[in-house]
Amino acid sequence: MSENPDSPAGATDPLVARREKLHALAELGLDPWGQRIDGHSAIGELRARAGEVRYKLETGAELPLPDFSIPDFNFRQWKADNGKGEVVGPTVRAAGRIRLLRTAGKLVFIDLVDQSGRLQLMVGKQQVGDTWAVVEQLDLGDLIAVDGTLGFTNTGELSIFATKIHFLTKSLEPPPEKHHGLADPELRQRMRYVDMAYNDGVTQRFLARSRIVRSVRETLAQRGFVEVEGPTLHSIAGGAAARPFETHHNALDIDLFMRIALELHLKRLLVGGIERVYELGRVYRNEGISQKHNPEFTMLEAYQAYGDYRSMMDLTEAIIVDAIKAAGVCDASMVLPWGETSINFTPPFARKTYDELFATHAGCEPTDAAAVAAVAKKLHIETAGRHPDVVKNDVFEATVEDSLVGPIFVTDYPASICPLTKRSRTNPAIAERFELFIQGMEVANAYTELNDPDLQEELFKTQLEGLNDEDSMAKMDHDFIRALRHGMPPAGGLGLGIDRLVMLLTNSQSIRDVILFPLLRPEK
RNA sequence: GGGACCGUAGCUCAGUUGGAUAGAGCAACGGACUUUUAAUCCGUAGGUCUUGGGUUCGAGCCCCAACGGUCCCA
Repeated sequence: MSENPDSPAGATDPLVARREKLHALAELGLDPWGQRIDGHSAIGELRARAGEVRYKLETGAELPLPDFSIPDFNFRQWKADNGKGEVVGPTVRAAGRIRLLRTAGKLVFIDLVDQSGRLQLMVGKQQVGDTWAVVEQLDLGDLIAVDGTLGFTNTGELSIFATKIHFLTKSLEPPPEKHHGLADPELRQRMRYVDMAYNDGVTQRFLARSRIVRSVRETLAQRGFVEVEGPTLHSIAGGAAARPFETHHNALDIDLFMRIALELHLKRLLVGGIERVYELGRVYRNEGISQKHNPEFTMLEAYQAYGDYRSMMDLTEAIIVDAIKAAGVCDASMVLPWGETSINFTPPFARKTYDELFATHAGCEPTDAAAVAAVAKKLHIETAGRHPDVVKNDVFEATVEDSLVGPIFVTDYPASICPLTKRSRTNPAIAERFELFIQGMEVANAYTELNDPDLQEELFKTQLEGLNDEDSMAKMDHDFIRALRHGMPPAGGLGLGIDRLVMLLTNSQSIRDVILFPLLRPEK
């Protein structure tokens, strides 16, 4: 774009017009990229000060303002009835982005937004004096600060009656359409800053995510859990059955994997002596993208020495219940909206065993291997050369999971598909494990952790044999086995998908609505 | 991986059975307006119809492919 200062005013190309206003501001002696500004209040706080606004009569008497929420209330009439006077309010300063701008001759109404909300400015040519020259250069999207007094317009709208505008930053790109905002899902993700700045509720959703994450940390801290940071570059991608991203370290000339789970290093820390330990961080899985899957996502894993999976069930419930309160997304009822329906998070959550649910939904007895295989065939699930319990679990996933509207804890899984799980003392075919399902989504997964190094090694081997070639990037982590041989206390362990939790608590049907910058193909 | 649907102005969308110069709203530009609320009113300007082939006298529209996206299934 040329920067010709001689270019004629009045260009109809929005980009050119904005550039021209940039120059016009400079010619007024103003910095179009602004300066530090102090002493401004959050718009949310200013709204809370509406009660300070008074109506001052010419006699000097002050009246409190009427209730503007009354339907069809006529403020003009009220003022006429109460005698000549003026609206007086506290002197305030606000800063934010121009979302809407309405001109009415020598009067301009601006909807200013900041992180805490939206507030109207009323800017009169006579009232702002020299500042009017700045007002004439304003575009939607510009960042400004305003000095003025809080008051109400004739229509009862709380507004700042401006005395001065401080120009802060020029927006050189036009904003999206003002009624619908940015609608294209791809553009919303690619230009998340635009999505947040101009689509209602987006910023609030991510602020809610932040409160949820902080609440999870607080709940864990209250219970004595210590937060640590394990390595994200692993030489063996362990702790879960998932395909890792591969990378390479040049100086050492070794291939490395981005971590697919946090588990194996956290357990080493149990061996080391941290009795309650967790990490809340990013893991990476080189798999497909869907409404419930992003290649990088945020996971909580927590381990409690001397506990078991039942300890983790209580912890999971507490984390979620606290997070709902902290997120500020519902009243005291613990019922959250979810699309056309709602989710009732009132504790305690339901608890059912794997086999109970299997028998109900899969249409055959979980113990009848032949019957399970027959159902698998009908569902086009591969059976040849695969462990019967792996097949059975595929059947479970295909037939049961969608009906788990929940919240529901599914307990007592087949031991063979849970190589890191301690078996039940009373029934060695059963693993002490639960998964928490909500709206068919697997939100949490917990075990009584296996701490017998020899059994662990054996089960690892069995698991590796059960995998097809695609998944066989998994390798035996001998150092982890060695750590177990030094003695890991009996423990409960929990994994909780933070993104999915945030989805459920913010009524977001796609994981991409709760991840600020989901993975996309590069532009062009 | 399979299937369905979508891609038209900066943004949100129309575009009839394949037919003449591809439309509207918002945003932009010029003008009117000191109490607007998606402000309103008058006027102006803005297009490689995703891309590449093909069918046809004629393609935004039909066919094929590619690219990008959305959803469903696995």
